[in-house]
Amino acid sequence: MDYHSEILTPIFQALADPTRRAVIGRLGRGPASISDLAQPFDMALPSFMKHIRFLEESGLINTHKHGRIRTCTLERKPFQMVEAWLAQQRQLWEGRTDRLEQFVLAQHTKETE
Amino acid sequence: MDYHSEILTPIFQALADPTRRAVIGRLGRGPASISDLAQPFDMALPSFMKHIRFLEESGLINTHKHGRIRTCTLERKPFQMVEAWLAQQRQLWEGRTDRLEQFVLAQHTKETE
DNA sequence: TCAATACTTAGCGCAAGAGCTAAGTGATGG
DNA sequence: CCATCACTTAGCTCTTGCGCTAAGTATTGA
Repeated sequence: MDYHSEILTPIFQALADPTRRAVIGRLGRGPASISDLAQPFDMALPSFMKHIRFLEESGLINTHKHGRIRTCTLERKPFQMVEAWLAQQRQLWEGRTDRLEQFVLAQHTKETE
Repeated sequence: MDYHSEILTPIFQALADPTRRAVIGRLGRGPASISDLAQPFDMALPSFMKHIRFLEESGLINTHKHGRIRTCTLERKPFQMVEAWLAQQRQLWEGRTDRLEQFVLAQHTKETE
């Protein structure tokens, strides 16, 4: 379970920026080139490129270059890892409420004895 | 949809640290005091406190003080927001694969005509 | 072949993040 | 009522993140 932990850090870090989340949103509709992706943002290209590299290094996207154009694609596995972690947390919480319910039930039983 | 965007930044930022994720994991089992939470970590208390404050400011936890003890509790809404965002991304992706499938189907139909 | 295109590299500046120590505050317990 | 406990504040490092400009490289279209 915990071996996920390390890899989640760069993923959450990558998701913690609005520009990068917007890029992810765009890539959800299909692959795109750097300049296509950069176009909506009021930002110098090298600054934008840093976001792309961050996304790539965290594993959230893949890129490959054909000629002078670099195309970016979404990678789904990291999202599944985040979802798995969230599910695990939810399970913890729900496990607890189950125990709470049992506790409340037990109290109720005692009181009505 | 996009009004979530702003609030997601501090949430993902808060999740982007192993100490804070571990604290969240612990709080999944129920509320705890600062020193209980801090105990497993090899870190000075003030350093640990910064993580707690970060978690609180991002809305992931609530805290309240009774006497000299501050108790921390998990807050579920931020997790639901993250899950909603992930669901939205998945939907985008799946919408695309649907369109891809339709495209492939259309091609196939053409070819077999 | 040569200018334009699409990045890419190098390097700077400022703000935040993540850790520390030292010293302070305000409950509790004996 | 005084020591101890449980934080809390202040202030310091060092690193990383996020933006910029200027200049460089490698394709491509005319």
